[in-house]
Amino acid sequence: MDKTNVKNESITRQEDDFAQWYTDICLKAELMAYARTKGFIVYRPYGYAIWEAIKSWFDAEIKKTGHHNVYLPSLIPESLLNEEKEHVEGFAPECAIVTIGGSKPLAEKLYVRPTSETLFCDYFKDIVHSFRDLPVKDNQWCSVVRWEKTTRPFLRGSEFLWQEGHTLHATREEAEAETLGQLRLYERMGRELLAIPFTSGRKTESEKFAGAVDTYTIEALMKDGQALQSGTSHFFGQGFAEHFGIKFLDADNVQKTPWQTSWGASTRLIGAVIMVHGDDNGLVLPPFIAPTQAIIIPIRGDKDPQVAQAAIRLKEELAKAGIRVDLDDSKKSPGWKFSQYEMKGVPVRIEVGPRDVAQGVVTLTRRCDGAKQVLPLDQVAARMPEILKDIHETMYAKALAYTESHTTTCYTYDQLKEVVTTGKGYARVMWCGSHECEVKVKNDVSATSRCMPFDQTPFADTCCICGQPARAVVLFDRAY
RNA sequence: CGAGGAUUGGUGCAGGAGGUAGCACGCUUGGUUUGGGACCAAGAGGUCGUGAGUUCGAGUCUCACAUCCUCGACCA
Repeated sequence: MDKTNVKNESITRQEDDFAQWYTDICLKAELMAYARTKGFIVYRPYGYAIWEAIKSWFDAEIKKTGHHNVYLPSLIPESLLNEEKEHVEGFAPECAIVTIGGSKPLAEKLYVRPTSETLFCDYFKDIVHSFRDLPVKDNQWCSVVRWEKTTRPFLRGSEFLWQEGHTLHATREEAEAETLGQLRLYERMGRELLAIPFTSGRKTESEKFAGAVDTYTIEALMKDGQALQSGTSHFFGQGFAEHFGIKFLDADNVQKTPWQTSWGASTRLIGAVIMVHGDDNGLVLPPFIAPTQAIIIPIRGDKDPQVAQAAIRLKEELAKAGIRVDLDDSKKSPGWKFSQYEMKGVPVRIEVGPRDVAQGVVTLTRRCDGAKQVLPLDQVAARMPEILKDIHETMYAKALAYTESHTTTCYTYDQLKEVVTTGKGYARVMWCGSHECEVKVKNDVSATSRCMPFDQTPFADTCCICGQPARAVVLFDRAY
């Protein structure tokens, strides 16, 4: 069929307008809906289920390493937020503030949390007294509010869901290990769950979190060549702890200030999944976060009892094998269903028709590459885990190849500008370390330093922007 | 916050010389279909983003506001 005749169901092509394609996917794959309050969205069941899958995986992992979940208030008294100057300057401009309680003006303004460092510090100072109280390894699943001027579903919202880990340690070494350990966990989440090869490294001074000593990041490369900061892990040193008066008596009977970290990842990861894997037919979900991993579509099921029974039996077998499976026996035509589940990114489509049943087989089609295979009906459930794993690996390999082919080592400023303005991904350059050069790049081509990768092997002596002696390898790109 | 575009049944659009709203898709019911977005028939569903103004009369003209989209500046 000619898809131009079914305009309502089709989506903008990536090539024509990537931004519009993204918005189409969010709405038409039923991930979200716009809410009444500006900048806020409804996370619809299908979108929220993706978040739940991410949450389950991450939550289980952090518990393996001794972290505990807590919940702190959503409102922060103004005086508390003001205790750390650099921090408040970073966040206050984008805060929502409660000034009335009931019907009476409040004596002190309450800030809706944009992040919870100050709340955690205030809490920590009362519960940490001895080296025996350390480490503290807390995590909070919650939403935060930031009054963003421009919002886009999942990428930047006035409210978003996230986890924020907050830890305290007796030594600098231990805190630094925690910071990097959590960064590695985010990378592993990309590798094992999201099929996204994150590019990780340290943020430059100007891209750091307000109040942090060091900020580490995982960056993902979208299909339009732009980068998306997808998670961060911060080493705070003792700055916050000193401001908030968190102290402990160490084994040597000396009062000391603990070392602190925080790390977070948000529903922005859903945006990363959409833009790393999606195509012109819709969403393409990595199998381990897909709310539905396999969709069974019977052909002529209402006319052929054998087909109907085979479909139901297959669904039961797959469910028993732990596969998230759905059966669509609605009256829609098969063609409509094919398109619909492609739009929603379901990893595996299983067609069960009269021809299949007659031969005791079913036809499987992979969303990620359209590959088809015919399998004996009684082997599907047993082989599905391996099929899903293979799809995951295919998707990861494809995304990795894309990232690698969209990372260009540049030796001149003209090269850098060309790479970031033409959607070729990261420009890998030598840089002098000055803020002025970053500002220049931003003013000239709207690109920012994404990170200083861990591999700092120099490949030139001078800064590709100003020509001064180079001090670091850094990746520049336009970013969401 | 700056520039531009948009707002009419669930969705996408038309109406735009002021006279009381129309199409397609979707939805409901019945029937025929079913291996790439099926077809026929009968139905349900809107007072035109919000608030003012002009007018005998406003979807249509004026003004203000709101929201969404895109691009910039700011941030996960």
